[in-house]
This record gives sequence, structure tokens and C-alpha cells, in this order.
Amino acid sequence: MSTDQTRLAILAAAERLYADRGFGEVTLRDIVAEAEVNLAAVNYHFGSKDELIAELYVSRSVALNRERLTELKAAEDAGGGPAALDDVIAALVGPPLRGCLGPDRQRSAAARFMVRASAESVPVIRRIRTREIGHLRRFAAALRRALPQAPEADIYWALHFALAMTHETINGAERLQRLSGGACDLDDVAGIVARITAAVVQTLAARATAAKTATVPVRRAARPRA
Amino acid sequence: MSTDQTRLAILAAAERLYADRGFGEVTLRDIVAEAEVNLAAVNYHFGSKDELIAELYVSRSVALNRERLTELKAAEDAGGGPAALDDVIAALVGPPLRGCLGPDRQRSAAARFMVRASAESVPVIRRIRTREIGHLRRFAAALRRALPQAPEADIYWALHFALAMTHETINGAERLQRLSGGACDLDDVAGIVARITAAVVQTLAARATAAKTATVPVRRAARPRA
DNA sequence: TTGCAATTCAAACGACTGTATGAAACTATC
DNA sequence: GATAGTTTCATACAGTCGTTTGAATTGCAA
Repeated sequence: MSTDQTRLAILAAAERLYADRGFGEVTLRDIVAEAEVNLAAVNYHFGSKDELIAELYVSRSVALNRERLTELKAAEDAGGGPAALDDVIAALVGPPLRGCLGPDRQRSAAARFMVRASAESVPVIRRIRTREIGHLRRFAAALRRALPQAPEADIYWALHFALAMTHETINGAERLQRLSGGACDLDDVAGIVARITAAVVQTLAARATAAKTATVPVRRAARPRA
Repeated sequence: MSTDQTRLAILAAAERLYADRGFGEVTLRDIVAEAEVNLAAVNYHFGSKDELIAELYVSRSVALNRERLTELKAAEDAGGGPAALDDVIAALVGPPLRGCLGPDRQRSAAARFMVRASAESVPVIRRIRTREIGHLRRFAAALRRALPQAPEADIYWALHFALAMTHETINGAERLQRLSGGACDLDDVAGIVARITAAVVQTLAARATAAKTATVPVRRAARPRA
């Protein structure tokens, strides 16, 4: 083949299978069967299984980061000044959520692959994962611009919790649907993004107002009784 | 041996290794080496690797559920009536967090094992996991008693987000520590429980007040500018 | 001490893994 | 249409996996 169509078929098949079954349950033979190519093609085109996974992860990571940054820049440009707090969070959690959920299921294997890569402990990926930190710093900086008076720790906890809710919503979508008996609509992606965004914003806002009245950090939430 | 000391050694070693390295990276030979028993002992005492994992998961799951329920009952008994909102959340997220984090690291392999089992896709565990739903319903009911006027979906989302923040905090503790440059104190477990509890409580409270002024569901958070 | 069941052990099993090989098939240039 | 370089293919390799085997050892009751 003149084009590297075998390479792409392998990458697509690997991404699909890893996203669906997890890294522990997929062999090279599964991948080449899905891609309808020869077993030896993997080592010919990528060198090894680990290099295949690494290339897949890096390329998808770059794409996801680009998507997030584009959304962040758009929010900054629209407002003129620094992006609003909720727009920063939405730029962070929107891309993976839109890629994984929604009525047209299975739309993006890429997003589900990335979430799996985040959740499971794969040595190859762990080794690469450092660059994720650099990317998150951009969002930490954006949050700080939106909330200059917030303690540094609060900024990082907000980022951390936003990602936590996003990942668990994707990975545990089935459990939530079953637990709630359908009361939680996993197809309403915009609503989910809004929920996560609102949760982070409200938490940060509550801590900001509490910090004004007390010098010690807020430890115990108020108890709004029914 | 008269006692089943070999059984227990295998269980303990398996739990430790799975908690540390994840399910994909641990073989039976790793386990028996750690437990200092013979390879065949696993199949003799448990029948198969999957049955070992299943027994481990079920026993730890029962223990965790008991711990959570004890804390929930204590909160209910203390107040006389239904448990307060934040006490319900604290009963849910406290046990795994206290087991996994804190200054005396590695304290409880059991808690870290459970979180791994939640995050990774292991067929044996997926098959058992259904009973988790029943246990979560108890907490959903407790939340409803604390907040009778809240929409059903909000209750389940709150539960879901609480677990999300808990799991990601345990699994991603290292990343958060590195990202924040030490600003986030992962040893202050009580503070983390308070943070997660406060986030859930404030989010629920914000939706409750918003629901009074608007009949349509809240979609977009207010933007508290700096 | 003898006898018997429970347990441990070293060794091997077949199945499966990622990887390597060398011939065959293909593509493009002359 | 012959040639050189690239890609595909069937096949085999060495290693590891979970599991099994049958003999050796242990613990305990008669």
C-alpha cells in the first residue's frame, strides 16, 4: 500500500478495543483481527506493542489538549480579558464529555481511550504521563486569573475535582444510570458539563466568601437542614 | 498447618500487590513469592486466580460497606432524626480516604485495593459489582431524608460526584501533589473529607435555592468575577 | 506407632503472549 | 519487463501465564 493505511487501521483498531475492554484484556492478535491486517504488521510499523500504545496515547493526548486550549482561548477572546471561571472549567471538561457521552454512543473512541488510560495503571503510559502536568498548569493559570484572590491550594483542588467528576462520569456512566433508575440523563451532555462546572464554581465561591469572615481555612460545611 | 495461615498469607499478599501495581501487572507467581508459599497453594485453597480475586473483593467490599453504614448509623443516632447532609457524605467518603491517605502511608492496602478494583476493568470484579448498587441505595435514601425537597436526579448526581472525587483523589494523589507543588496537603485527610463534603453540600444547596426562583433546571452557573 | 487425611512441594502441562524470520507479493523507477 | 525497495504473509520462536499432577511432608486420631 502506498499510503500508511495499515498503520492507521492498527491505530484505530487498538484505540477502539482498548477503549471498550481496557488495556489488560486486549492482545495484539485481537487488534490485528479487528484491523484485518497481519500480526507482524504491528512490529513492522511500530516496533513493539508498547511503542504502538505510546504513539496512540501521545497523539490523542496532543489532540485533546489542543481541543481544550482552543476552547479556552475562545473564552478568553470572547470576553476580552481573562476567561470567566465557568468557561475555564467547561473548556477542561467539555471535550472529553462530549466525546464519550451523548445520544450517539461510541462516537469517539479517542475520548474513551484517554479516560481508560487515565484510570488504569499501564507502565508505558505512566512513563509518558508527565507531560499532562504541564498542560494542566495552563488551566491552573487561567483559574488564577479568573480568581486572583483564591488560595493556591483551592485552585488545584478545583482542577482536580473537575477532572475527577469528568472521568468517573464517563467510566461509571452505566452504574449511575442503573443506580438512578434513569433519573440521571447521561445523554444530556450539555447538562452534565453545566453540572460539573456549577459544582466547581460554587465550591470555589463558597470558600472565597468563607475566607473573608474567618482566617482559618474552612473545614466543615454548613448544614442546610431540610 | 492447622490454621488457614497460608490462605491468609495469600490474601494479604494479593491485596498488597494489586493495590500497589494494579491488576494487570501482578501474576500468581508474584503473589506466592510475596506470600512465601508454594505456587500450587493458590489453586489448592481458592480453586483459581479468579476465585481468589472474587473472595478478596467480596470480603473487602463487605467490610467497607459495614464501616460506611456504622458511620451513617452513628450520625443518625447522634442527631435523633435523619442524619445531616454532610454527615451522610462524610460517612460515604471518609472510610476509603482515611484508609488510603494520611501521613502513615500504605496503612490500609484494603482501601487502595478497593479503589483500584473500582477504576480498572477486571471481568471477575465487574461481574460481582452489582451488589455495590444496593449498598449505594442506602446512602441515596439517607440523602433524600436529609433533603426531601431535592429532585431525585440531584441526589444521585451528588452521590456520584462524591465517589468520583474520593476515588480520583486516591488514585491521582501523586499527580495532584506534583501539579500543586505541595500546595495541596494530601496528608490532611480530615481536611480532604471536609473539602469533598463541602463541595457536595454546597452544590446541592445551590441547586435547591435556584430551583425556588426558576421552574426550569439550572443549567449555567453564575459567574462570580474576581 | 500406625494410619489417614490435609497440606505442601517441585515439576511439568497446554495455552497464550509479544516478537522475529524469511519468503512471497506488491509498488515504483528505469 | 527487469530491478530494487517496501510491505505483507504464514509460521515459528522463546517466554510467561494459570493450572494440574503425583509424590513428599505434615498434623492428628486411634
